[in-house]
Amino acid sequence: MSYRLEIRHFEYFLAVAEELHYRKAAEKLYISQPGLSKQIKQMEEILETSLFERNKKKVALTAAGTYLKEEVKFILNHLEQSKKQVKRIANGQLGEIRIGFLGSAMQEVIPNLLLKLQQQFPEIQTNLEELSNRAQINAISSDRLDIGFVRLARVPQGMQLKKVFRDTFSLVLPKNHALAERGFKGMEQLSKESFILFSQDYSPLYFNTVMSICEDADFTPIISHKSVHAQTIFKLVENNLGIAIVPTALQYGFQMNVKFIELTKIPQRAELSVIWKTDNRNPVLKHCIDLLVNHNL
Amino acid sequence: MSYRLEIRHFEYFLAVAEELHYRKAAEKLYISQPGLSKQIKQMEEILETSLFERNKKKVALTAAGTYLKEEVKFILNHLEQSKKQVKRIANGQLGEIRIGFLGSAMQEVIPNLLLKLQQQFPEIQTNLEELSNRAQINAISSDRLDIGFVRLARVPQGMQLKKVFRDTFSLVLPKNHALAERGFKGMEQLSKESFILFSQDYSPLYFNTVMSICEDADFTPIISHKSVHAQTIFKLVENNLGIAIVPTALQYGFQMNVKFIELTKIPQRAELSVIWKTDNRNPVLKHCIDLLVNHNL
DNA sequence: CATACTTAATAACTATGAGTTATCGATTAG
DNA sequence: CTAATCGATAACTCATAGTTATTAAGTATG
Repeated sequence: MSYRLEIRHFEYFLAVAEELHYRKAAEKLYISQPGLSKQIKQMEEILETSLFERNKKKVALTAAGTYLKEEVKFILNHLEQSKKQVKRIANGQLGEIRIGFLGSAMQEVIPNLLLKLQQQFPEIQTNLEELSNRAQINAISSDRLDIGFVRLARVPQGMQLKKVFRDTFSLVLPKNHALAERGFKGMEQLSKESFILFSQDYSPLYFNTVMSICEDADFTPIISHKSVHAQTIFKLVENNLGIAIVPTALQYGFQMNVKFIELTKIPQRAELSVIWKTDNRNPVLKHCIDLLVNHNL
Repeated sequence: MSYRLEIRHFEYFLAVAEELHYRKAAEKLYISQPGLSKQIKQMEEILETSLFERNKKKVALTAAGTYLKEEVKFILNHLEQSKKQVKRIANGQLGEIRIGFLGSAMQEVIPNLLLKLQQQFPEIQTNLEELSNRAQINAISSDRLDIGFVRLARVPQGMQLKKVFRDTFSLVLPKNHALAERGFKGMEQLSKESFILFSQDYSPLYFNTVMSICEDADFTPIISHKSVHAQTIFKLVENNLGIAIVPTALQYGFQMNVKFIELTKIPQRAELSVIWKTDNRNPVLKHCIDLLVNHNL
């Protein structure tokens, strides 16, 4: 007494319900007929309900049995689907990844990643959020993001960092600027300009790199404005409120009326890195890293 | 190896997924911690997927485990519902009953039955079909109906019959008939009338009863018309094409312009019976019979 | 930093019950 | 009638769920 209903019972029940013949059902299940009889009987006792009429050489479903047959088919099928899904999730073929990024990553790296992800794993969903370097670090270490695209030299313990994109810097000038057409020779010419830069808070590495660029040209830049949005920076430049130095990739993807001059001769590069928590086991994460690292996006 | 997934696994998994603590989960399940550990491990082997991360004193769900937790909750709940439904069907609280009836049963007995059924078992559905006595017998013996309302004296082997309603007969006269107002004294006055009756095929018992009523009055009726529809009979009477003798209950429920005279003095009665197949196990049937027999509809 | 107290996993064992073979009684077909 | 076939029952056995005892590893506590 007080047995528990098990999936075994359902499979046995379904076989009998389909064959309406104990011996045949038992054969199909590769068990003996008495064993099957016993299990069905036990099942009826557990449910306190007779599921088959077996009078006079005939096996037939009761009303309750007829209902249960459909339910069992549904449950067993659902179960099978769930098992498959579990494996697919474990393989990272199905799932979700939460991505943080700096606005400047949206020009090149992110669209490429999303495209490849979509092609190779159409059932992976992405959750994208534009955040500062610091906010990404925080979100990742507290498991609110799986992966981040940052401009940082290093990350805290327990996190990994891989460079994924190396870009030149470009000078951003108003269209009517004296140096805008062929006049530009070198950074030295800019010592008296006022600069519009991304905030130091938003991206210290960027800020420090720009400072080092100016330092190499032997001046300390006058900083008139700071912003966290490329769009804002371009607008300010457009309105003659200063000039900017930004990663070259930013010249695509914005509506603006400014002049870009790529600074190929200076050694500094804008490096975008992907970061993630070392112990993050989201199987989708692995695919993303693989795509980013191996496929040279 | 090659174990099978069982409901036990799901229940154990859910306990651990909720507690995130093996010992506590084991306590909740009233089993030992090592037993639980073993079963979860087995489950992971069956699914070929790790469901928990258990590094360093911490138990946490993997992505696959997180998904599975929701699925398991759904499945276990669905299972519980199904079990309850099965019992309710077996108890006849939920289900369907297919009812056949003579048109004349629709005046009294059927509406009463449906009303009580609806009140006591709101989840029982009924399937109603107006059929002749013979058609009901056939439908019931071939399991196309569960129950029938007939006017018959006996039924074939393997079927049961219970009288459920006893009605007087009434004379049906055209409004302008000589006997329509107070003129009627007894059946003897009708020996020269022509009669409109229900077909012998449709209801032999009715037919024979009417014949015996006339016989008691020492005449053999002249039959001008036969029909299977009360409506038709009334229309023919209304148009002076004859007179009729029908169960009194039929005077309600039809639009007609005829005179009913209840024949209380003759001994014959129109008896409506309910019939069903003895071995019909539809649990709803039992309720219907109970309602009809015990509650004196 | 040792000590006491967690935790989950492992090992060895037990005993429950799923599934076995053999058989029965009932029904049907020939 | 006999032979064949059905599901149920009885008695058995053996796989395995769950046990106790223990270990290893981690975490507080003083």
